Amino acid sequence: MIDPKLLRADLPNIAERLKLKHYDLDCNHFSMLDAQRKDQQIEAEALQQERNSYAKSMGKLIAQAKANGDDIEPLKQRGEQLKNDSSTADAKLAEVQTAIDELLQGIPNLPHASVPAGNDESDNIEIRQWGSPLELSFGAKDHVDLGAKLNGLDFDTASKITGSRFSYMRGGLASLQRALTQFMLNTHIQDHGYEEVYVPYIVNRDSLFGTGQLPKFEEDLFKLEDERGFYLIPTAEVPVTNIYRNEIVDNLPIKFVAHTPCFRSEAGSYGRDTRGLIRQHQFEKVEMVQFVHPNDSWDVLEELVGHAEAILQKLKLPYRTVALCGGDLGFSAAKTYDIEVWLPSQKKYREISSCSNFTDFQARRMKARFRNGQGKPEFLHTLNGSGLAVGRTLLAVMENYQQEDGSIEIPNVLQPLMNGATHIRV
RNA sequence: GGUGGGAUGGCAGAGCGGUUGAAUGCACCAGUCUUGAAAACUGGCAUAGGUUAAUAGCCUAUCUAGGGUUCGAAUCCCUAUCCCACCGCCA
Repeated sequence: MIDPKLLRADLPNIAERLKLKHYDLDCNHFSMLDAQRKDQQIEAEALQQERNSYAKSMGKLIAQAKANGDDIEPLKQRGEQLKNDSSTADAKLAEVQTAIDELLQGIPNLPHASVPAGNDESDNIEIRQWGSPLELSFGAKDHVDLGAKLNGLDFDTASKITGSRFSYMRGGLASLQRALTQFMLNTHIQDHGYEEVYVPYIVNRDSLFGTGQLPKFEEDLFKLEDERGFYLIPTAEVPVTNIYRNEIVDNLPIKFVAHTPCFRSEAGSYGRDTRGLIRQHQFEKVEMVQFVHPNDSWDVLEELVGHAEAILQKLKLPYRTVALCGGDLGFSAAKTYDIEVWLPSQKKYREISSCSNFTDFQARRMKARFRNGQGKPEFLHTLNGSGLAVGRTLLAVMENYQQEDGSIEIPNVLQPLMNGATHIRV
């Protein structure tokens, strides 16, 4: 959520900045609502005060009336009148406040000054490249063909078990995915200073609101048939970031890493990436989440991207890093870097990680705070990044390490985690 | 799934319809004393929102959350959540 005070103080400027994200803020509507709110609130609080002070004096008034032998009823009626007046004013205020809250909750985070303008991913700016795109002397197969030949990746069986956009792996490929997960976790824990956490894979509405998936993006989620309003997590970001919802923490930064499955309904992506592992309803991801002091979040974002890139470098997978343009930026993010890995079969870079600074946007929704120098609670900043999407990393390894005979060489750093095996063979 | 007991400020813990935003203790901050520290003493010490130039005053809300009863609720009623105990079931 954007700071409502900021919005009041600097409305035209904020509206201008939000245009970069293609969000059209109706300034007049907001101003009108806020003016209404102000009038209503002053009135409601004044009536409340009158009601309170009358109720407080009631004890004495009753004693006095009784001493004089007077009827107490008129005193009570006066109280009732005050109650009714203040209730009416409260109801009006609540109505205006709800309208404002709905408007406020629908406003995306402000993009950072460095975010480039643009409409979609084609306008993203390449920041750097690492490694050179793989050139094969033989025709590059894609991971689906490679996996089928290895008898290790089977989408037909998965669709029998469940449906489309699920996968079934066996043997070396299943182990390789597990080795990748383990490798990523170990690297982040040992080299990058993260603490591993284990979290629920089912979350409630409050958590999804906190990180910004709700109320606007419900169609992307799998909702459970359960009156408690539970959802499968679309990313570990949700449970991990919400660890500090409604908390005041005292030691920043806090760096967590978690491995979880992720569940996405992929509504609205019919026909996109239907082949293979790229876009699945269920996939594994290692996620880094940081809670930091507001002064540090921009430096930490650069560091976080570096942590994700380190995995690709150790795996010797060529990639490039891009800064998302305003139109491609997510709802809650102030700035996002995507890391895209080279896929020889597609001769394209494809997203494998997304690292974002959410500034205080999630923290305000979650009421996640720390004590500043004066000991006052202040909203902290949250960041997260995939480190990495495991399924996509698996397919990138398969394609970039494929041999002419269809076997897959196992990257050096993974071999110890694969019982020393060097190849996955037919 | 069943039964019973809980949830109060940073922590512990009173209060159980009427000047209670909330006793007391601990912790914390400032001061007095001291060469310094400790002890003792004095004072301070919640959060959010509004109003405001103001992190000054003033107002409102908040005793897990949401409803209700009442002129008045931390206190009474209902619901939810979580915790604890026991029974049943279970990886």
